[in-house]
Amino acid sequence: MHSFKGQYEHSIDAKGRIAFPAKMRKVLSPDAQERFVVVRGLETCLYLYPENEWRDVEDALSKANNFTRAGRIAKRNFLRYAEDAALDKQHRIALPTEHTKYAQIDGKAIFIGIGQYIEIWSPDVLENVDADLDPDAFEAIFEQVMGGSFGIDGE
Amino acid sequence: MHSFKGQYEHSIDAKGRIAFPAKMRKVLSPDAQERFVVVRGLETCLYLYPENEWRDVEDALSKANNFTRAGRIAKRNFLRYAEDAALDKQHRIALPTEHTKYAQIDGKAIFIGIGQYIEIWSPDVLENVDADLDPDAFEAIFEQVMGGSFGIDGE
DNA sequence: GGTATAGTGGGAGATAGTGGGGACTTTCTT
DNA sequence: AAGAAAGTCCCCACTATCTCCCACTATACC
Repeated sequence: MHSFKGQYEHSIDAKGRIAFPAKMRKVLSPDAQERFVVVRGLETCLYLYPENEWRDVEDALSKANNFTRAGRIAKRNFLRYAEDAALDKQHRIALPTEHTKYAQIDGKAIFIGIGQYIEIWSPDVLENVDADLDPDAFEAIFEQVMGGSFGIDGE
Repeated sequence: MHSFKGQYEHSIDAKGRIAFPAKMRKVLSPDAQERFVVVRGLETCLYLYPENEWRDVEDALSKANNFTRAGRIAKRNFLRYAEDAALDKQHRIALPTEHTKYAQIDGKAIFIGIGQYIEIWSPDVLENVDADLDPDAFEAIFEQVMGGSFGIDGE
């Protein structure tokens, strides 16, 4: 139900504020409404977690084993770049400058709904990432997800 | 059950609205009635999923792992071009401009029922696709799809 | 032929996105 | 400690777009 989807490009003003997409706002769970956690993404982008979803992330991280190298790295590099952010009365969100710098966001940014969370990209960076995705691979992914609807999907 | 079929050409007005075919409306599951998700199709067309069908798609997507590259790419490229759309009181659907641009839809559009979902095409584009498909190839594809059973795909 | 339904068009109000001013808080500097 | 600079949050305002509502025509159905 409350699953983010769609792609929306908005501009950032001089104060670092960016309008939060209205369509996504409608999907927000009421108990998290207006409050988020911004994190560095795994690619050159930012993740925006509504507060209620972030709790699940923290739970998952807390189960990570502190005594393995991977566990420590995962925790450290996820949590250290996490910051709170909330919508203002005009439904804009102020992205921390450290984060926009990391994601090379300047002037414009693109919101992409990824189900439980939201990605925020610089249009330029996203374009490059898109260019690397070859159409056949995409088609394969598509069929895998949508497959079965026709009863013909090979495997 | 409620399976879409048939082909209907309707015109789009200046506001991007298009009348939803009445025959298809009768087939809509009541619990999804009036609400859809529009997605970019694999070819130059759009897919229209009734909300109840879309839920299955989201379920499939939610199983993709966010922490693998392939999982993220799948989700991102799938969900980014998905948007909600609902029928208005005149049983029209407002197609997002981004989507109509992608499918080169302008002035007129063709609805094609594909069982669980609906395809929406630009008449010109569809004509070209049809022209590229010669009868032999069509027969071969048909055989590939329906072959084995008796024309009844057991799913 | 008359009625209901389907498809099309347009006006008006509401909403989303954008920009900027001003008050207050925090932090840094001198 | 006091002032300056930066940042935060609120309000107001403008514009483009979207939504809702009403109206008209053509076709299907009885």
